Amino acid sequence: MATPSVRSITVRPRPLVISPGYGSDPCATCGSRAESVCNAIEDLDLNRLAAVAVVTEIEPGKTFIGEGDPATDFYNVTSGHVKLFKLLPDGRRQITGFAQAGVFLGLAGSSTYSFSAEAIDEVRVCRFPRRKLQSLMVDFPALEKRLLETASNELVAAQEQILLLGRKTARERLASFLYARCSHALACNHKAAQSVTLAMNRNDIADYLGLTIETVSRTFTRLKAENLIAVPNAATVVVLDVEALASLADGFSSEN
Amino acid sequence: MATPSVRSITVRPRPLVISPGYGSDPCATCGSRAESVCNAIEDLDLNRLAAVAVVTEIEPGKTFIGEGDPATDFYNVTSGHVKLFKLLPDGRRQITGFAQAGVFLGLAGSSTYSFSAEAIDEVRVCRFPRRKLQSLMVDFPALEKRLLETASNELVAAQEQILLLGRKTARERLASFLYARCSHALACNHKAAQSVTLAMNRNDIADYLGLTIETVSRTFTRLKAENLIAVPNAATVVVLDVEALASLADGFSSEN
DNA sequence: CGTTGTGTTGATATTAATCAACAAGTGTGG
DNA sequence: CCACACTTGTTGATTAATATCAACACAACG
Repeated sequence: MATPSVRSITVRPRPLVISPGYGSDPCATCGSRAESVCNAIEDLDLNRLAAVAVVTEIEPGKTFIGEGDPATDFYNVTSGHVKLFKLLPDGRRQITGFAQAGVFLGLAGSSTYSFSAEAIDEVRVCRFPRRKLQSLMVDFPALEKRLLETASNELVAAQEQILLLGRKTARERLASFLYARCSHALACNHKAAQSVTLAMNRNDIADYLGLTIETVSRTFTRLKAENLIAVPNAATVVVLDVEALASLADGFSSEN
Repeated sequence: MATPSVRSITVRPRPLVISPGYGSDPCATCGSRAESVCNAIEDLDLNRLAAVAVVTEIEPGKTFIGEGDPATDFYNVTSGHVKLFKLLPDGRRQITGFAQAGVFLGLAGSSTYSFSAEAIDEVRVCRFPRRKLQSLMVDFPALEKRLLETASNELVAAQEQILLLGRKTARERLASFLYARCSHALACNHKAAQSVTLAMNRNDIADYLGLTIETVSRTFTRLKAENLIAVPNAATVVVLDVEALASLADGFSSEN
């Protein structure tokens, strides 16, 4: 697995952004923050980080981390969208999460990656050799603090997803998914509150929500019919009733 | 929520065990380790930790962490079994994990707990005020390293559970559950390899695997009929065919 | 202008949930 | 020691939600 076929780019003398920003509270959904430049390392000599970091661009559809491969590097996504997934031998796929700018990948202690990572669109990452992680953290204690913080946040998000997959209906799952993106947009001021652009297709959404593509499609249709959302095109969702979507997402629906 | 009604015990001058042991590699299932005394803090002045830690005993069935409650403390389980769960407003419950000796609880950055924790049997925990966590980590840098390591491990386990809940059949889920306990027992030498004692009842297993109690019961019956396991009593499972159970757990089953 | 990829909708099958009854323990009190 | 209630687990009958199989619509693209 993981024929990276990424193209490495000459290390720029000063990678301006290692992760896109941690100046504010983390976004509940993706862990990313609105401000610029990671404050965990902003007061550090970035040239020293540049010595170990390689900025790499990955083209859409490329798997750059393969489950089971030796975990040689860890990554920080600096732009684009990544899907993280696990496969069963017969091809069943579960997307465990989507990563955007700011997310660290491949930090776990294991000697092999426990998941695969594939670029959805054009992705840029900062790549660090894992064997230098320990000394990096010694040099930059704030980095370790930041990693612990993000790992904790991801754990909370993972448990929320466990609740979703274990106990929510298809309708509640899609509502949760859309509401998360919508509140994300709200919190991060990325765009108008109620209009959400989806970087992933229906198949990815299905594999993220533990459903089939048909059920996702039908559920979209139903939410449209109920006037909770509008879908001007497959990649754009306009949330018409945030309140209703939120209460559905939280499992308040009387009828399913 | 969380009417703790725990009884606090006078702090012993030297809490011999803060967590039960990290001398070896962590158990893939529960993060606990076989040896004794946490090596993250074993070379530290334990009296200084005793100054902030309160050893507390919790009786079976008591909820000592309530989802949504102010996250004032973090905990380290020192003995007994704990179930961690989230609830939906209509009562649907998802158990996100079971915690045993060695597991840290309540570390996430949020100001409120994102889950509830209930003692299954007689549980003993070390309780620390969260506001002292930062200074604790300053004093004991090894603690922070340990927390990052355990958080990473838990994240890997959570993603494995996401795969289970999103894509595995009832049969595969129960096989995964049993195989994890069985390999846990094997790795930790807690007991004879193939005999597993379950601390939790069928209801807890169902809520952990995203199934109903009836489906869990039927699936047990089926695995028995197939001679993969024997169940001398509800709390004891003897794994008769570890190989078959493992390949079923990993999703290799041709028929479901 | 066909081809391909993506998404939608319909018909049917299947898994697991629900509803219901019962069995096996466990503890209580008479 | 034995009824009794109560909890926990098992099994059966049926239902419901979602998956599967299949057809088609539509847009992007050569």
